[in-house]
Amino acid sequence: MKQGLLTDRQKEVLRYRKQGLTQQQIAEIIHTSKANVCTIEKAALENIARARETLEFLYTLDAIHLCTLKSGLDLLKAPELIYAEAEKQGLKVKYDTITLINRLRDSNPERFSGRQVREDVEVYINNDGDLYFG
Amino acid sequence: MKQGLLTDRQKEVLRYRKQGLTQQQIAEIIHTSKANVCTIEKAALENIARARETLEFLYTLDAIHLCTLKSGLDLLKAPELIYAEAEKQGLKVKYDTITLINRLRDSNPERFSGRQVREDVEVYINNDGDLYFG
DNA sequence: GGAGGGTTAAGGAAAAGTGTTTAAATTTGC
DNA sequence: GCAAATTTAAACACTTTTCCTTAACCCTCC
Repeated sequence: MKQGLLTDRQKEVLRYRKQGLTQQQIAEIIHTSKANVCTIEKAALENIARARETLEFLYTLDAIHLCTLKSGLDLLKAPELIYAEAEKQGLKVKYDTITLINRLRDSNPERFSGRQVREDVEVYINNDGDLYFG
Repeated sequence: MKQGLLTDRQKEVLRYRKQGLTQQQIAEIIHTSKANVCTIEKAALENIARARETLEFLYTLDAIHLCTLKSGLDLLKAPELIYAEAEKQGLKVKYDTITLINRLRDSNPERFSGRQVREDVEVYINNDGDLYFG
């Protein structure tokens, strides 16, 4: 069974990067082009993001689907919608309005632009009132 | 870019599993063999484990290289070697001898056979005295 | 306008991962 | 011990990822 998601090459680049080396310097050390170092680093960061998303998904297994934030919705309208749906389910959302909006935006920044939802966002809630977005 | 590590098939199986269905029942629902459901579920769990390992690795970025356990080394000799190196760095290892050996073996079982190191193992330590192996 | 740092695109070869089947274990619950 | 549930292995087609090269493009700071 394979190890983590990151290849040796990707780990190597991340380590050098952490040490503050430039892509050019790393390219010289590992004998390749700086363009290659860039793509390897990019792939590494994508893999890390994927690992995070994967574990996020596990929470949705315990959670039930609460509602969908439809594309075009005003982000500021989301909390009351979510609170109302949670109420119906007899659940109390763990977050206040501000925190909720921040969590929402942080969950997947590219799905929002300004105050608008760009793509449908599924909202899940578990028994602890934790919210997850997918 | 792709989402998490889990394929739609894998998520599907995990969801049904969470609901308490057997592999046979799932096989019927998704029109395939139970053996296949097993394989898919196993792959899903492996992917989750890989996601965890991947994030674990990020800790090693804060860590420095402590030493290398050379192929052929007696596993029981590893702790004193590691303690000595940590001493040189002015760091205190967080684990006692037994725990250390267990962590070492658990980190990547296939790299050890019995008491012997089969492949070189790199040892990293962070400021908290946590050890990581790569 | 350069220089230095970073990114992107196109293309290719090798490696790894996925879903499947079939058939043979192995484990678990009465 | 039986039957159901689960796991494993081998093999195959298919898709995706990885690493690499080359060549270009975008910033920012002199």
